[in-house]
Amino acid sequence: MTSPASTRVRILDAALDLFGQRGVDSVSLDEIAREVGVRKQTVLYWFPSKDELLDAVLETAAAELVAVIDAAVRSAPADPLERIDSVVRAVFRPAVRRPAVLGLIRELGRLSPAHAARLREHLDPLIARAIEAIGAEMDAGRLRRGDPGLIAALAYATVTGVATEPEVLRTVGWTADARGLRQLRDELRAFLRAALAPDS
Amino acid sequence: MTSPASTRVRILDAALDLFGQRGVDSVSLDEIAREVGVRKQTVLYWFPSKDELLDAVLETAAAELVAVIDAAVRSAPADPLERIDSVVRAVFRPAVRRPAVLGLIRELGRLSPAHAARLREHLDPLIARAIEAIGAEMDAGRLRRGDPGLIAALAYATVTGVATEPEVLRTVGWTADARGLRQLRDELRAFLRAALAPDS
DNA sequence: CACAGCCTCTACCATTTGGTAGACAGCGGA
DNA sequence: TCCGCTGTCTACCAAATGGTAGAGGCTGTG
Repeated sequence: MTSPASTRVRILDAALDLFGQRGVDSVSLDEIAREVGVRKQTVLYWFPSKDELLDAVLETAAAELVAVIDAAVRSAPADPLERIDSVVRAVFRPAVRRPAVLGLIRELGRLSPAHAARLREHLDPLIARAIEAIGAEMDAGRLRRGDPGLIAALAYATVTGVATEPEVLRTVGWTADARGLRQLRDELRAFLRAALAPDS
Repeated sequence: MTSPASTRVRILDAALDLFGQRGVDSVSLDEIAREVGVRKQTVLYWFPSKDELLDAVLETAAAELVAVIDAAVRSAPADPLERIDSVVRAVFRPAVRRPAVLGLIRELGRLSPAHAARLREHLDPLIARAIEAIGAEMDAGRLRRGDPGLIAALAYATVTGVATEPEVLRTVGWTADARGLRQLRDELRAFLRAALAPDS
């Protein structure tokens, strides 16, 4: 029925969704197993502990995210504003397709140091490179001068903030569905444009 | 030693901090009690269940937040840009003083409908009024035309995003301390200015 | 057919969780 | 002095949690 590796993958998949939706600590192994249609002990066969399951989930999610963004960066246009634009679009794409990824991001702040390190391992180089690139464009006068780190922080905070799937945002008439995410993404792109376009 | 009501207040206080730091589900009543220096059953004496404790925590936190912001709005200057500026500063103030408030905001997305409603009860009117006011200023030509709801959503997302106390943001050289929050707040203010200043 | 390895299962276990029942200490008022 | 109220305590409990031990079924290969 199922190919040899697929149970493992299905567990990873279900765990990502559940961890993202409800928080790592609030999801039991039993629940993940039930979702997959298997016993808890099968989960523990594939991942010796909940901790290592989380580690694997973070690992694969981060790797996928980095791959998507890397690809976008490589194929992005040369003009710095266009470039930022297409990267922002790329960052939002996995989130639109898979809201649980946003949920996981929301968990960042309360992960154990070991798990946080696992994520940083993947994301740090990416962010560092982006900041460096923005800084270089500023030096070359193709972007308005500013603190690239702060601007990255703001953009990052925005993405993270969307992760709250907020009840509150409903008041704003905003919905955390694909359409809402796209709207917000476009708003962020406009903001970045306004902030970074060279004065000229 | 302790005045009659103070145990209750101390429990609320400790619960806010712990819920914010580590997530509602991950904090046990025992832990809260230990923090206060009291037995778990004393906590259950003051709040008949964990659910009602959470409710009370949200209630008081939201009420305080709204009070702070309301005061800021009332004493804010008339010029719309200045006005937004001083409200943004006000929103950040409780967060700077009490990081756990940010942690609680991060919990928003996974609160039960009942608890989320409790929060919306306080925050909705505030947000609705802000959006209405921004819309009015746009109509009057004192702010650049745009979707006030989306702009509010973006600003809100930023504040929420900061709540992640992110490991990742450290890469950016950013720190989630008071200084870092102030820097980010100022960056957000600049963004809002850039986005909303009338074309003239 | 037999065997070995892979995978999932049943059966437990200790710990922790939110919650209940009720004893008892202190204190102000009659 | 006694009473009743407030607030904290000790003593439990059922359910759920992460995790262990080991049996047994299914598969492809010799």
